[in-house]
Amino acid sequence: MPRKTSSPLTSDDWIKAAFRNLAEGGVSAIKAEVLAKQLKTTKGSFYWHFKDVSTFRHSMLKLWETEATARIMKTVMSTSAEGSQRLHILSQIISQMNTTNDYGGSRAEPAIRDWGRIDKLAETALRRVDEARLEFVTGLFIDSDFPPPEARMKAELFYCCFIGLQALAANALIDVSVRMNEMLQLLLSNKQTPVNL
Amino acid sequence: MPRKTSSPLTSDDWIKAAFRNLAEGGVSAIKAEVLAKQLKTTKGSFYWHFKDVSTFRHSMLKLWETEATARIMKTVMSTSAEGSQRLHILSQIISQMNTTNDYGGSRAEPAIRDWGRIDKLAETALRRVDEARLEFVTGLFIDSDFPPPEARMKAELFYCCFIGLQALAANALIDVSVRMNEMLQLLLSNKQTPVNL
DNA sequence: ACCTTTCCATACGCTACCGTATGGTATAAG
DNA sequence: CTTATACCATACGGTAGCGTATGGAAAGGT
Repeated sequence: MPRKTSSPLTSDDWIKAAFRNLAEGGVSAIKAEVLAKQLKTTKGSFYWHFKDVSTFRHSMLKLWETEATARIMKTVMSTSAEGSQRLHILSQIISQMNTTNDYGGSRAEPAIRDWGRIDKLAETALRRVDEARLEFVTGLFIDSDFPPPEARMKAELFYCCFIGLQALAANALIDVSVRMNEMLQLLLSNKQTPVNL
Repeated sequence: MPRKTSSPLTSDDWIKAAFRNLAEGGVSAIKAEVLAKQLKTTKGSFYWHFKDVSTFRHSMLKLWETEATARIMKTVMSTSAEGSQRLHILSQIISQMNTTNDYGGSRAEPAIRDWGRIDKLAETALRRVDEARLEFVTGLFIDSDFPPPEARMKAELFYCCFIGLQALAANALIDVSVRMNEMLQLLLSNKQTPVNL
């Protein structure tokens, strides 16, 4: 029967489409036949690119893991900011990465977090991402002249607050960027060794 | 065919069982036939008690909404604590309500939060619960001698932190009660009008 | 021109779950 | 003892999604 006249699909096309579904319907909305219909093809294509739905989902996880850890860090580190300025930049970036961008954007992350509660591999992927981010943020607080243990604590509070804001953002009860800044001010306000400011 | 010799099931039995499934598998794990098997009965019983799965889930929501708002508040207010002491008590309570208790315990709440992203009624229920809690916590901060706008801000940060900790708790990366206390100290440390302490 | 590889379409059987229909049994009320 | 009501079992038809099998069509190498 007639071959598609347009260009052939790549594995990435499937995965991108799947992230949209993940963001909107959770992990259970990732289905081969549904995706096929969205991409105007059939599941014959899906099962050629991927062994089955389960491994497909796990390849999504793998891709998200590298994206979720690497990108923001590089963006922050590529700026010329130093010390606590980097924290403010980070705060800006993460509160503005709403809805847009491929691989789901910020709406996909709560879905993945939820996914982690019912899937072993998603859980470990999440744990790695969380730990990587926590270490990164801890480093930023250390650069802001906090001793390591206190920096780690502040990083955890900063990150928890971010997760919470992310979860509450959908309800629009709260202005994410404003609260994120206030949280940062709070965390930076009681330095043990005040240097400048 | 043989009628059950044990006592007949109530609607509440179904709902309690369903909350366990919700906590462990998300909203998509709430299924009539699965629940029937767990309760050692058949879906004939389910469809006698409830019109369909959708309304069943919504009755779960309704029950959770009253539970989630009322209980903790009453527990806190029933103590003889005053002022900022109540915040410490609240902090203790919410960080210890892990896994146990009916209607899902703390593991159900993230699941419901996720549910809110794909279901309209769950979303509004969540919004009401969040707003009620925020107002409650705001009141506690006001009682701790913060002016209302600042109290509201601190309440939001406190609550976001709680949500974030709740989400990260499964990974056991973080000690919830310890961090919750530190967050509270941070929020109480910079009073504009220091009274005692 | 033929063959191979890449990519997709279609058809098939299977399972899980839905909701309905219909009837059966226990228990209480009379 | 009868009758009604509350509660449950079973069977049925329907849909959605899974994974497989098999057969093309398109495009490039030789």
